[in-house]
Amino acid sequence: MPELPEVETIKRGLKRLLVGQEILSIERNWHKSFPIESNRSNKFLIGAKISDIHRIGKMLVIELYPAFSIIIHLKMTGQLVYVPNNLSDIGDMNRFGGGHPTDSLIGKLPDKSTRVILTLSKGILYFNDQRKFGWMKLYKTKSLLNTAMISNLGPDALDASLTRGEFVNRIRKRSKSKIKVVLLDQSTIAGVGNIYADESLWASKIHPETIVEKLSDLELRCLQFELIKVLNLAIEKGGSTDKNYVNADGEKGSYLTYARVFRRTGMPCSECGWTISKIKVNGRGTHICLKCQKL
DNA sequence: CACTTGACCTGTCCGC
DNA sequence: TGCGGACAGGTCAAGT
Repeated sequence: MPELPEVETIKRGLKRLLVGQEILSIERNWHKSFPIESNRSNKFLIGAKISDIHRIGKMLVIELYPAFSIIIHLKMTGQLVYVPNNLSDIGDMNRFGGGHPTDSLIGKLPDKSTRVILTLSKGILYFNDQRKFGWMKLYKTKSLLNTAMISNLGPDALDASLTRGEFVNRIRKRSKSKIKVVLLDQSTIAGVGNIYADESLWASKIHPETIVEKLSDLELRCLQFELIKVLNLAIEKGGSTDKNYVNADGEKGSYLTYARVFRRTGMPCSECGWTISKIKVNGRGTHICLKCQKL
């Protein structure tokens, strides 16, 4: 479930909280969550200093000094929650406005979904992942950008250098596919997942099953405009919490309060009043207004 | 070659 | 109340 806005929110939190700290120890409760070929890898982690945090598509990169980086994919249910040794270090719990600090995971960790525990100099970073699809991996920072998982990604959906023309060209390379499938394809555009695909398609009045070649350039430009708008609003609201997502402080995001179709099946469309439907598009749950979004 | 489906997992919800 | 099955969604490998 963490898509671009959720991962971006986590990245901002982790950057504020973790940079400058040293890794003191690591504990793995589920080997696949942080696979390590040989225990030699531990020696590259222990004593390393966190120098920076990045987001690449839906992935997070924790850059270590001197030479390595931890790359993390949260998939659907992954969480990265930091608990400082001194709770007063955490600052204003209400900084996202819509968050629910009373539901915070702080004080309840580790729990049975905790897969990896990184003990740092000033606190503990928990990697929780109910469904075990997420992972952390260790790479040499120098070779990271050459790995297939990163070099195969398309430009980030919020990359300012992704012009309208370039967006349209990349989408058109998949001319025979359904537009929603293309939006979800990370090698075309990186960062979009199910929630923001549905939201941006509703906003641009495009049916998710429309074949790309049936769409005009104007419609695709409109789609990019609405996608950027939706992603920025979601970042402003601290992301979407459906079930599992929390930010680095353990707080929920409030975007779903503003969602127009996602998880609104049976409720009226805010544009025309028609009832929101739920269909399947290539196996993915898809929310649409059949009156606003016609094939 | 382009596209679709199944596997990876666990927890929750629904109907019988 | 218990049980089986569908569902949730990101990505890759395998299948069409």
